[in-house]
Amino acid sequence: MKISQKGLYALQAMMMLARHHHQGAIKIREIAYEEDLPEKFLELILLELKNARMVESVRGAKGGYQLRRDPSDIPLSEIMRLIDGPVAPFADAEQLRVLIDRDLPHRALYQVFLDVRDAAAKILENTTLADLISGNAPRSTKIKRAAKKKEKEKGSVLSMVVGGQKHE
Amino acid sequence: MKISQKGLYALQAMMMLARHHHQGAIKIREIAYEEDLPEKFLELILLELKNARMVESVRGAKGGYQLRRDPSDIPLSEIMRLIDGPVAPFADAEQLRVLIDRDLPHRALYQVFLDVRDAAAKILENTTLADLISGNAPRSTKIKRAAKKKEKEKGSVLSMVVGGQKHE
DNA sequence: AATAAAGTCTACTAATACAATGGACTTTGT
DNA sequence: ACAAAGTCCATTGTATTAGTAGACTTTATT
Repeated sequence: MKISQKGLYALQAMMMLARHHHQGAIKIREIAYEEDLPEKFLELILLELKNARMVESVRGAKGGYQLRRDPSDIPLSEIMRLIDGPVAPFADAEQLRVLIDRDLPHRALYQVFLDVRDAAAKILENTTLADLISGNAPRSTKIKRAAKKKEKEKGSVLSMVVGGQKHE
Repeated sequence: MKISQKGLYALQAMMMLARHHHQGAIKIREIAYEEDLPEKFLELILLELKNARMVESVRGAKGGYQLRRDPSDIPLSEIMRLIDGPVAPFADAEQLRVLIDRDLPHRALYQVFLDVRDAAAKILENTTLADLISGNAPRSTKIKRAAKKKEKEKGSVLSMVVGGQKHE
């Protein structure tokens, strides 16, 4: 029940490229070093991102990768969908087909999965690379900033409890 | 990026038991037949559910399984957490630890994952087996569970806001 | 033109998780 | 006693994931 390692790497790589947007082509090696990713594996990921036209490559010496679009035009959902398939946190349509042709309870369960998917998709579609690098929380998470100023670096981020914000 | 088959089976089995609540022990074979699940695999799942005290077994002839609690006290999150681990749709704490000790953008990405997790958890915590078998769509899930409890349970923040969510 | 740096592409492997199965054992109703 | 049913543990097959290897192509620089 987690994102693939590959998907996380892709996000990190894209975030790094966003930071260096308009600074020319960035070498795979530099990305790998700065984000601490396995270089050869990253290579495959960048190829996929290139085929999906999210980045472009410059070959030969002085080559490397760069974004094809502005970071503010690249939602996280797009990256994740590319690498890990449909943003269906708990189930994809295929797996759930056993539910939809049955009785009301099964349909209700199916609907729950759809709701979860929609809730997740909404967040990921509304958060772009630009949101991340600007350090601004995505729009839907404003409320937490109040809590952040109180929080010292020692406060366990892992146990951070999120208030009742609405993602719309 | 999907729920495990096992987790889905567990939900189906629990839903079936919820339907036959207070009808005595239900045989594994009957559950498997009615929900169309592999019988031996289901057996393992029920064992886990039993060890977690969500169901109880009756051994010997006339044996079987039954719920230990009312369906309205069993949120889907509890079943899913048991089978598939933390309800962290896209990443667990372990996997994301590489993000939290870095700069602001990495932390922002981390926060997005937390937001997604919380959004998913909110839905799953507030939907019970009783909701499913009553045919209520998740959209109409009321706060009945929070009201029913003694109200000072932890995680109350997560379980409070569910109504009024618009899913696209 | 030679060289070196860089991306491209295909194939392979190792590790892991998932789904399922088998079989011996225990408990209980009749 | 016997059969039906749950219990428990070991194992297996398969798919996916993560990562590696190496030959090839393209380009800048000299």
